[in-house]
Amino acid sequence: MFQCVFSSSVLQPHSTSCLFKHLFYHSATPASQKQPEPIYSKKTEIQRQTVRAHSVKLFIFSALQVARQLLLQQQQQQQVSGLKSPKRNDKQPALQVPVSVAMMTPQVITPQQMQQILQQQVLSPQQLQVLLQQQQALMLQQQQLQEFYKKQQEQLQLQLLQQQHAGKQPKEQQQVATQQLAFQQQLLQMQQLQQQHLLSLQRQGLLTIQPGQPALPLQPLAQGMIPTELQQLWKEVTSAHTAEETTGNNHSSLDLTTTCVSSSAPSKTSLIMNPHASTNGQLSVHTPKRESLSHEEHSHSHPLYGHGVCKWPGCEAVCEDFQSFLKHLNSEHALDDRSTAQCRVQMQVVQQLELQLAKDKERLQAMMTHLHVKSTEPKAAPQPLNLVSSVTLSKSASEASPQSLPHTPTTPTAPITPVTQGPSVITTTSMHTVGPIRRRYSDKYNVPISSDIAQNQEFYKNAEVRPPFTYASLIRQAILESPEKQLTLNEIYNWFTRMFAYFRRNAATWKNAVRHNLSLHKCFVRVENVKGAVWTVDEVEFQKRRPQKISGNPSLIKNMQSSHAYCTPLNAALQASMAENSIPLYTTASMGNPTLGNLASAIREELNGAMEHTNSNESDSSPGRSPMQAVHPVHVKEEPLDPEEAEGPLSLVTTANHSPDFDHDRDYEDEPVNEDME
DNA sequence: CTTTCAATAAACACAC
DNA sequence: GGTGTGTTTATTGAAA
Repeated sequence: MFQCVFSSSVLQPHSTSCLFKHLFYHSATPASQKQPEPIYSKKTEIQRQTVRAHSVKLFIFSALQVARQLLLQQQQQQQVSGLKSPKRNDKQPALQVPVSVAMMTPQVITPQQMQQILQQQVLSPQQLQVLLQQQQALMLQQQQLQEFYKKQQEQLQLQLLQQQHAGKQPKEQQQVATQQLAFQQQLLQMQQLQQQHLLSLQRQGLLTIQPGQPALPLQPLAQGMIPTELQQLWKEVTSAHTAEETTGNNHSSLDLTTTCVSSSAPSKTSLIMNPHASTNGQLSVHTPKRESLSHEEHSHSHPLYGHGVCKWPGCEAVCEDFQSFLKHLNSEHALDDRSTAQCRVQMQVVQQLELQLAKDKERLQAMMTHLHVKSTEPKAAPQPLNLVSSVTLSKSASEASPQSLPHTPTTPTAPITPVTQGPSVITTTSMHTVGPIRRRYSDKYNVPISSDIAQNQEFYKNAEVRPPFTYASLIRQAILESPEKQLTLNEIYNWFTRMFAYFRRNAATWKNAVRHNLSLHKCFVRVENVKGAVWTVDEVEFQKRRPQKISGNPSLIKNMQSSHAYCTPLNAALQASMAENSIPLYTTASMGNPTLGNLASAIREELNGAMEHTNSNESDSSPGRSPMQAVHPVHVKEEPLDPEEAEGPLSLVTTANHSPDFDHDRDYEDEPVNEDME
C-alpha cells in the first residue's frame, strides 16, 4: 500500500483531482469516490489538516504522559479495592463507592472518534497543552481523592475495630463515616462533572459517539451507590454534623491536592462541599477546590495558574496573584459547555491512550531502534518507515471508512513494529492531504526552520505533511544546507523532494512556486557560471523580510519572550514536533521533558530574530552559537549584485564553487559546477 | 475593512 | 517541438 504513496509521489498530477482519483482508486470506499470535491475545498481541507497535525503532535505526546499517570492511578485503585472492599462490604455498603472507577474505565475511544475530535480543530496546540495540564490536574485530584479515601477507610476500619472491642465512640465513627461520605460525594460530583463535560462535548460536536460505542464514563461510578442515594445520605449526615464541619477548615478538607496526600493523617474535618454547592444539584467541585487553594503555596502548583497567567486553554489572562486568578477562574471559566467539552476530550484521550500506552511504548522502541540504525541511510531505497506504512494504511482505512468502524488494534502486519491505530494513525491520517494549499505558511509556532526540519527530518521525509514554512524559508534552508551555500534549481528541487514527502507530489505546482519565489524574492540571487546558474541567498535581504512574517501564536511569542514561561508554550511546539515525528529517539528526554538543548537552541534562535543554521542536522542541537557564527564565511565572495543590500558580512553571494557530490542521494548530483564564474 | 504577504496559476521568454 | 529555466502578472486566501 505504501507503494501507493510512493507511486503518487512519482506521479505528477496536473491537478489535485487527479491525485484524488489516484488515491481513491486505491481506496476501498466507493462512497468516497462519489464525491467529486472541488479543488478548492480540498485545499482548505488540506490546510486545515496540516495545521491540525501540529495539534495532534502535542496532543499525543502529552497525553502519553497523562496515560502513564493514569496507569499508576489504576494500580493504586486496584490496591484500594483489593484491600478494603472485602472487609467493608457488609458494614457500610453504602460507602462502597468505586473510587475513580469512572475515570479509569477503559472506555475505548476509537481512532475515528479521536480524529473527529481533532478535526474539529477547535483547540490550538496551546490550548491542548493547557487542556492536558488540566486533565492531569483532574487525574491528580482524583488520585489524591482516592488516596484520601483509602486513608479514611483505614481510619474507619480502625475505629470500627476499636468499637468492636470497646464498644464506644460511635460519634467518632459516624464522623469518619461522614467524612467518607462527603468524600465520596465529592468523587461523585467530580465524576458528574466529567460526565457533564462529555455530554457538552458531544453537544458541541466535539465528540461524536457512535451508537455502537461503549458508553462513556461514569456508569461504573455509581456501582455501589446511586447519586441520589448519595445525595440523600449526604444531606442526612451533613445535617447532623453541620456544626463542626462547617466551622473552620473547609479549605483543609478540600485541599485535596496538597493536604490530604502529604499529610499521613487526613484532616478529620469533613469533606464538606461548599455550602452553596450542595444546594445546587450540580455541585462544582473545582469551585471549592479553587478556593481552598488560596494559600500562596498552592498557587504555583495549580495547573491552571502559572507565572501570573491563567492557563486555561485559550485564555492566558494575566492574574497578578492567586486570588485574582481564582476570581477570574470562577467568573470566566465556569462550568460551561466549552470548558467541559475540553475536559471531556482529554478524558477520552487519556483513556484511549491508556490502552495504547503499552503498544506505543513498544512501537516507540522499535522506531528508535530502527531509525537510529538508518539515520544517515541514503534513501536510495526509500523504505517507508513504519510511519509511512501507517500513513498509508491509515489513509486507506480512513478513506475507506471515515466513521464506520474503529480500527482494530490487530494490525500486526508490520514487520518490525505493529502499526498502531492510535494517535499516530490519527496524526498521519488527518494530515494526509492532497493538493495544493492556498495558505500563508509563515514559520508556524515560531519554531526556527532549521530546528524544526532537523528535529522532524525523518518525519517530514516520510509523512506527507506540509512543512510549516514558506517556500522562501525552505529554499533558503536548502541552499544554506549545501556546502557551498548555493544550489542549482534542480538541486533545490531535489532537496525538497528528499526532505519532504509532501513535495513528492504535485511537482508542477510546487516547482513553479519555487521558481516563482526564487525570482520574486530579492534574497535569492542567481549566480551564473559556465555550467549554468546557481542560486544563493542574500541573508541581508532575507532578514529584511523576516520580521514581517513573525506570526504564530501571539501568546506563544509573548510567553517565549518571558524567560520564565518559555517552558510551556515553546514546549508545546517542540513537543508537538517531537511527538509527531520519529525523532523523539534522538531526544529521549522527550517523554517527560523536552530536551533543553533543543529548547535552548530554539529559543536562542528565535530571540535572536533570525539566524542561519548551516547544517542543521548537526548544528541545531548545539547551543551556544551566536547568529554570526552561524553564517558561513566559506567561499563567500562579496559580490553585491544588489549593492544597496550587500552592506555587511552577511552578504552571501558566493562564487560558483561547487563540490560535486555533497548530496549523496541526489539524482542530479553529478553536476559539478566549474570554479570560474562570470 | 484595508493592507500585506504568501501560495497558486499561468503566460511568456529564452536556452538547450 | 519539447523541456527546463527564469520572469512576470494575476488571483486568491490568510493574517496582520
